[in-house]
Amino acid sequence: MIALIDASNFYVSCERVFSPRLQGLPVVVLSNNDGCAIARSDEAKALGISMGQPWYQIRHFQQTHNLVALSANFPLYGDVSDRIMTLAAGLGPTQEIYSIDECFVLLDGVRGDLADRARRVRARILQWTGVPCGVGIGSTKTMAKIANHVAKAAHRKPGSYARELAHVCDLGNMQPAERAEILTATDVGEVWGVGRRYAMQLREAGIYTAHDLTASDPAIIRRRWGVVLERTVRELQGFRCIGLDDAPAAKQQIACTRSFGHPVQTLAALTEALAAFATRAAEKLRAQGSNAGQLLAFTHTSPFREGPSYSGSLVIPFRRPTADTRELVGAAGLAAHRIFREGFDLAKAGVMLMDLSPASREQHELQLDDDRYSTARDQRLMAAMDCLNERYGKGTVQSGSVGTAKQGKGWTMRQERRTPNYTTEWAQIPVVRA
DNA sequence: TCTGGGGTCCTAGGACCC
DNA sequence: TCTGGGGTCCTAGGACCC
Repeated sequence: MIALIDASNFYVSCERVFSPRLQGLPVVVLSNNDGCAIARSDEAKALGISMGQPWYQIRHFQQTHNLVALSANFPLYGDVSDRIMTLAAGLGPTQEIYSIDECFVLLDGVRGDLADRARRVRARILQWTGVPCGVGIGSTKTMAKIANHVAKAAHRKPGSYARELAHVCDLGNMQPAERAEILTATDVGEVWGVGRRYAMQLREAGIYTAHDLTASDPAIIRRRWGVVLERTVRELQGFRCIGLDDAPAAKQQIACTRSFGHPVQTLAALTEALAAFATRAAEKLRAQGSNAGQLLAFTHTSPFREGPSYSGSLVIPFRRPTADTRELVGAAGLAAHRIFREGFDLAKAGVMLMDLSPASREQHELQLDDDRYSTARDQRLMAAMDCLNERYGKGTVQSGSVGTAKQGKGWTMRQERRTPNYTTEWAQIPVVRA
């Protein structure tokens, strides 16, 4: 069996731990720039507020229903998440941390009443962190997901499922008829791997519930929807197709992108933003021990607003893969100059690092290189920079960016004169849509 | 005025090669 | 009437996840 432990309304629950006055009130946590709702309390959901709904559409609830809106505090959520994951790991021998608020735990070989065990772990998480969780148990990941949905809905929406299933639902320890009844009561759109698009198409094909999907022919599903949905059907039928991943692979790309609070209209502002994104992306890159072979920078106007629209992006390949903030910031600065266009309200920009490779292999190659000394020195410099920024806060030490030597809150490293690692001749022509 | 920020996987089609 | 048949690599686009 596999268990899925999932924190309820995670960001809101974290906030409530530190502000108990929020209990019982409708609460939302807002995204960057307070743009839209990315977490909702049960009371906020009851108001009809949906995931990702823009703030300006729901702000009137502040007056009419005492809605409380909070700006996201991701360092706090990460901290609470770490503690929950440690406690959840006690449920079984192998854990896969799937996202900031949920993990799978493999229960193969665990003896005794699994639901009972799950209830004790859930109680411990609630007691020690203050965050309520739902636990679902099933024979596959997809079934565990459904069980988790049942556990939460049975609590939140009385009448949807039997009351005993609230908080902890074990679909593995159940008579087939009882399980079928639960799947029949579950909309096909609730199945993991079935999004809005597929749900619509499945309904048109006469498949309305999780039970209908379980009873469908995998071959037919594959022909029409592809191998991914076929796997989902087989998982519903009890065959494990999606393995537990307890040591997630290094990321294949690393992105840092943001919408701007105010439209960006100058090259200096765009350069500064892209330099900041490249700096952050470089930290993530080094944290997973990789080097980047290419940097992509993009910017575009708002797709939601009238007026002239523009979208520009540029890929810059590196001569040799790098994790050096100064080189990445330098490339981002070059890209900023190339993709900037006068006369547009830029709404968003970002940096993506691609073509990632393990740093160890790269270091090995560099040892054969003639600038071995400076390479070792550069790596120590980057390590020192990460260390300072972790201890004293983001942006304490930054790399100077091309064009704008804006002072950070601490010190700014002088950009050295050195041969650029990137090759401008190879840089792809910006993709421009005006 | 005001609409998040990350990721993954699969497929189809074109270029190119032998 | 009727153009060879595979193979690989790359990219764009579409679907999904939290």
